[in-house]
Amino acid sequence: MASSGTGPRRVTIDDVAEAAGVSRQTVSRALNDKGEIGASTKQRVLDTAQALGYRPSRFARGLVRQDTVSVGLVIPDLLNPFFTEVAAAALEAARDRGWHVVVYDTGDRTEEERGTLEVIASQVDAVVGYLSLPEDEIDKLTRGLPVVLIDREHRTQRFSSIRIDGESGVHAAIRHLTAAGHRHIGMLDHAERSEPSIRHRWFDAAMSACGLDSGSVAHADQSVEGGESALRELLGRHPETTAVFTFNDIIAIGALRAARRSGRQVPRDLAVIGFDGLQLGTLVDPPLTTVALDTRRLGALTVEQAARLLTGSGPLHTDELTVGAELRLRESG
Amino acid sequence: MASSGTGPRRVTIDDVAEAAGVSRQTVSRALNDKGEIGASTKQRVLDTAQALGYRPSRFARGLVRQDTVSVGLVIPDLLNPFFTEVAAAALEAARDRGWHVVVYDTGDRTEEERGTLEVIASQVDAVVGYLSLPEDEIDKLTRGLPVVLIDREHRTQRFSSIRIDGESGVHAAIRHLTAAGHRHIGMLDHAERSEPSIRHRWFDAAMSACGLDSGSVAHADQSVEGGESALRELLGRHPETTAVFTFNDIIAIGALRAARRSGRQVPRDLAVIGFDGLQLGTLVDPPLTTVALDTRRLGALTVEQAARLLTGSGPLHTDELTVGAELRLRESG
DNA sequence: TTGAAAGCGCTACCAA
DNA sequence: TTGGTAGCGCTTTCAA
Repeated sequence: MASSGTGPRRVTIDDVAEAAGVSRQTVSRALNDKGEIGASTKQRVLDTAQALGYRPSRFARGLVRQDTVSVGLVIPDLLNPFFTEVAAAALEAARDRGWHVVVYDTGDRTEEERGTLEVIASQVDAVVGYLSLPEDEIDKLTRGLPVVLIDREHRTQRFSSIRIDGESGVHAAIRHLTAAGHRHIGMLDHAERSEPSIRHRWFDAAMSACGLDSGSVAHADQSVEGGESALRELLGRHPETTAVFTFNDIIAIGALRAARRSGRQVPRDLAVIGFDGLQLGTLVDPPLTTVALDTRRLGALTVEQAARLLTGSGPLHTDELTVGAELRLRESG
Repeated sequence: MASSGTGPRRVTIDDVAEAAGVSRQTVSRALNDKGEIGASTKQRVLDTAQALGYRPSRFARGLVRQDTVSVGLVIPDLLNPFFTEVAAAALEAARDRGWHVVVYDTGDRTEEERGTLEVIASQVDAVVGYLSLPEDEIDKLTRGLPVVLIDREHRTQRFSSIRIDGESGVHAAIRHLTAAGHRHIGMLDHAERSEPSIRHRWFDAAMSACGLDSGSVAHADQSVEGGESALRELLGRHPETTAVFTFNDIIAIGALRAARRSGRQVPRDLAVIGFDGLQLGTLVDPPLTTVALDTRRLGALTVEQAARLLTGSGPLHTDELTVGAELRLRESG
């Protein structure tokens, strides 16, 4: 914790009052543009305040007029384009309510997340974001603070979470591919957990709904390089593949690169469809077709739920806390 | 401004004290893990606190132990990859000091910037970031708050700014291109102001230092599309061009796309070197060679200067507030 | 138009 | 180990 250091003692309202030869209430009036004060007095007060370098204490002020809300936004890595978009969406939603957002980037380190949660508790009115600690630990660290998790199941009563539902979007993607004549559609799933991701389950369901055998799968690290090598592996095992759906856009971008490097043209020789709808997808070549999350809605819902938890006005329920995703056709598939 | 709404009255430390049958100091001790308290008392207090849903007021707490620093980070657009990196760097530097960062995204709108500055003044201890309002207005709105500007000249005494010095990096880039045999090197400058950018001046200086005539120039909007059409224009006017240096990486990525679409291979037919050193540059194909800013240093310096302004301990001077840039060779040039 | 007094909710410093 | 008291710096209410 930094402190105000060895600098001179803080200038208070009383100092200004004394220097201006008035009472502190008069100073307060001058500063807050209340009426009931003579123009010349006001000017004199303002001048001395400036001369003394006076700045009201936000704590003292917040204490008496209890009207500012701050939420802590915890994300693993702001440089990850997905989290950037989530953060931007949350900032936008918060601004609409006049809320302040304190952002914490944990750098994907558990220890940092713990430290952040520890200090956050005394700094904000609610916590939202991506947390990876076990529930009981989060519970302990956030003691009574409203918590809104994004894209994470939970059992603890006190938490809320925003659920991502990509089912219909993925269906649309697969329908789109089959309509274009694709029969051999693979998936680049993520590699983190042992079980298949829920996005993979949506993929399987969509495949069988379209009357196709469940497609071949390769697992990718969540990086461009990961997508690159996963595609190579998949095509090695299943050269007949003409289209891939990926766990997210980053992996898809890697697939795009691998395709180009192997001399395949996208989408002519290989169609690629990602998931997330990152702006980044418009920058690559060809622009990425993707199942796009409604990130702004995600941000809005997150903040909305935090607001309800905060005021105790009936929080939204699970089915209202769901963000959809829809197929965004660009050029890669 | 949101308010605590119609919810029940806030639970205070006195409520807990009364319910637990102890004094409020005892409650305070229990909550803050101070010693000097019986284990059973402590547990009882903690339990009642939990039962009552008690949460300490951060304002009251901040008022008495004056040891938390918050800085407001103002940026025009978090989704712009450059600002994302700046923000991430600032967050990292702030975390090292235990500071809290309140992030405001003005969406590039002057009106929002004004509103932000207005409300920020009472919420943070210092303001850092990219501001576009006229100096006198910033001065008025931030009244006595330390302000650290990034990459913007200023006259106002109260402001500090972090300067970006790409001169030697740009020299290195041009030397690199000439060493590879390039003689006709163009520049895609930005289009915003009438006068040439300072990056353009570095380019010119580097060109003449390498014994080349000053290169041809086209002006680009700061977007991928802008870079795309600017490159087309430049090549239309100067088909002999074999290399381009761009105002920033975004424009360079546009140039990359335009080159590919015109059937030119990079870097064989056209070398492209950007400026900024965005991570994004590693995702495109081929990975972008660029004059990379030391963003982390930028963040660190910004926060360091804010700290010095805050404590009154001698602020850094202009020459110490400069961030360099160096050539980062990847594959595009 | 101005000022005195009473808190906002908490912790620090004593005294018990 | 506990509790009383005195603020932290500000705004609000009420009286002058």
